[in-house]
Amino acid sequence: MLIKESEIHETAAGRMSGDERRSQILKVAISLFSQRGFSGTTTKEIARAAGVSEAMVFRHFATKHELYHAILDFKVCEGGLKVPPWESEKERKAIAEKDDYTVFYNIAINTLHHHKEDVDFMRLLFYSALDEHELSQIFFEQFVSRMYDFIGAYISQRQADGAMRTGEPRVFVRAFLGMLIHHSLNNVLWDKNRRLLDISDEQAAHEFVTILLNGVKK
Amino acid sequence: MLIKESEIHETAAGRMSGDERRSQILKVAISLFSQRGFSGTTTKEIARAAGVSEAMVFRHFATKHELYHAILDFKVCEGGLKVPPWESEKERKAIAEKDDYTVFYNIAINTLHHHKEDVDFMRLLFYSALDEHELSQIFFEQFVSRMYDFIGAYISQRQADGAMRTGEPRVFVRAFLGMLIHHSLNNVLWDKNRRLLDISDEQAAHEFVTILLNGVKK
DNA sequence: TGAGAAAGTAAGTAAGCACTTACTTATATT
DNA sequence: AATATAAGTAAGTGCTTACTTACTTTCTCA
Repeated sequence: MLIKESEIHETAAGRMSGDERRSQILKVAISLFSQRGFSGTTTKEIARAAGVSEAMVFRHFATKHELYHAILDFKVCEGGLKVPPWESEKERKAIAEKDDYTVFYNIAINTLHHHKEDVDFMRLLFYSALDEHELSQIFFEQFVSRMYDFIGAYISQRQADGAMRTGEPRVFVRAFLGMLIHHSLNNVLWDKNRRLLDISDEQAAHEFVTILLNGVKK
Repeated sequence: MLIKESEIHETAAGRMSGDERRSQILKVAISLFSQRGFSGTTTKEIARAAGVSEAMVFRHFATKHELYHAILDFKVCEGGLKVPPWESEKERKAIAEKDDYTVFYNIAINTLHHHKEDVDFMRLLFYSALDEHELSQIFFEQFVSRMYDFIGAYISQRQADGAMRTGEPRVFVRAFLGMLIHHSLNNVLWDKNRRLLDISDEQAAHEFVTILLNGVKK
């Protein structure tokens, strides 16, 4: 009985608390914006998908733009709580041991898994980049830029150790992230049924890391 | 006098022949769709940018969708006339001589130049991929897919020669195109002022080819 | 238990959208 | 110079859009 109560609370189509409804509308909006883009999505569709009237959408978010903007806060907050790929226990250990393969493999598999888990967010990020919305800029500054700093610094260190050849570390970072992001982009946008290339994330991570490390070794 | 006549014919804002106006509207539409996407662009804006009334847009293209679709024919036709990167004289020679560096360098520089020259088309292609429009699919099948076949075949050959290590050639192709396309995408979408990485196309091509070839050599 | 607060809606509004109609100009040809 | 044809427009059409208003239902707790 007690269990059922909470079940009803979560799943019922009926009345929700303000906060619940707000975040439900937000999630529905993320999904729709990621499928059709900002201008391709109507507030009517969002309301319908959330199972409420349009007026409820505008009670929680003053304008359509504000709703879009709220995604930023939601996602930045969500992302902020989770451990960045380079701060996991495993990764720290690999770095300390200068185990290049593991350092890069962890980043690769983490990145590919993340893309696979949150295809909606990836699509949203591309839409917002094309639309030149700040969501994209902020993600870039907060996340991508730091990724360059982190991986770049590690490569610098390994160059100083004489373990990697000389060359601008950021070029190597771009090459590496290029392989990873482009692979995910292919899977999400153009080659959904894997006609061109069908490999597991683990295989892909292994292959890309191998190319990178052989490509930059002394 | 005779010269001025043709000048007027080309540059005057006045009356044009049907064909001239049609292709002018098309070009204006490509530019606008690439900036704002399909649903973010209005037919009124297109007409305004072309310097005609909306009715003229609809005389040449029955619907907004038909106008968008016409871009496909225009671009496929335009692209079909130009020599594919792997059929140039230089490239044939490099292939015949099995000069791996030149083979891949030519592809790289060609790809990067192409992206830089036609940023509008690149943006359009990404918009259409997100919108799941056929423009993207057709480009993928006609161009990307053939790129995989061609580069993949060359890699196979070099593996048989014992000049490259074993491994699925298409994985290597993905890694290589990933570096190139992602680099262009960065320059076009996120890092327009080259804060993160500022290198010439020639440098980028050299670096990526070096990583790839060292990455896959025996 | 009843009053106040919060969740909810039906039915708007004005502006904007893709697209049309009915009409006016310009140009090329005889 | 007369005429046919094609280029052009002003002013719509009905529908959709983001957003509002005025109202009803449900929950909470003194």
